[in-house]
Amino acid sequence: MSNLSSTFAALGDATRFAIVEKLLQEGELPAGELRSVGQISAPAISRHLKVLRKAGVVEQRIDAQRRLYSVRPEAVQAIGSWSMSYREFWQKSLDRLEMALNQEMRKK
Amino acid sequence: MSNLSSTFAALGDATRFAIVEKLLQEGELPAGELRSVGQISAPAISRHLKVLRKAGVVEQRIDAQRRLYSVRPEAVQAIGSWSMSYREFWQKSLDRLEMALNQEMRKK
DNA sequence: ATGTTAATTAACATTATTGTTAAATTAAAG
DNA sequence: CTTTAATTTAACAATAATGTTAATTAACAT
Repeated sequence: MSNLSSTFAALGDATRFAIVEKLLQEGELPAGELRSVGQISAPAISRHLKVLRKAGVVEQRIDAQRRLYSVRPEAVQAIGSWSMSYREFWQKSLDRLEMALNQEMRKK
Repeated sequence: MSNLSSTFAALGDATRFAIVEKLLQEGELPAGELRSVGQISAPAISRHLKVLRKAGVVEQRIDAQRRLYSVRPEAVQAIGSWSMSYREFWQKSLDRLEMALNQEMRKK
């Protein structure tokens, strides 16, 4: 599986996406803090973090008995780069769509 | 599940990601043409296309007995927008990383 | 009408994913 | 050295995802 597709797979679960959003907004957090993204057990969160880590979306830092997680900037950038590599396609398409809608407006 | 998370889930399967890449590169294609992304049966492709369509990643156009698929520009843009909304985070992080690496280089 | 082409839906088996509780690990604190 | 705290791993059940072949649908061509 392509590296990017694994990244998408990791973010394609609602709980994991919420974890990543929380980490992006609040920065590095211990595993325990992440339970607040939903009513979910600690082992479940732990495994979601493992999936995210394996996909290279988050990284772990150890501080005593806590495991601090943070988002790997490369992962978020890679997603942006992929989308941007097709920018010409979607920009043109959306521009055309907007023009067509404006035409409709003027008719009424 | 957030709309974006469903998009990621749709792209998180290697076959579906390959389908989307092919459609992005070659433009609108009939379902049959997409079998070439791997050795896979027609029904399997058909169901992957259904998942992609439900997630809003592709759209279908009917031409006689063929079903022509194409990527919805909004979907690719939405992914880019998400990444870009965190650009300050990853740009800064990566700049810091690069500087640290340059420092290391000079030491040697 | 009959056959051909393109694609989808149905039915089923297999494998993966997700969640839970209980047990184990790791490090700090008393 | 025993207890507490934070997290992970193990074991298991339930559900979802994926692929296959067979059957069905839809449109065209003869």
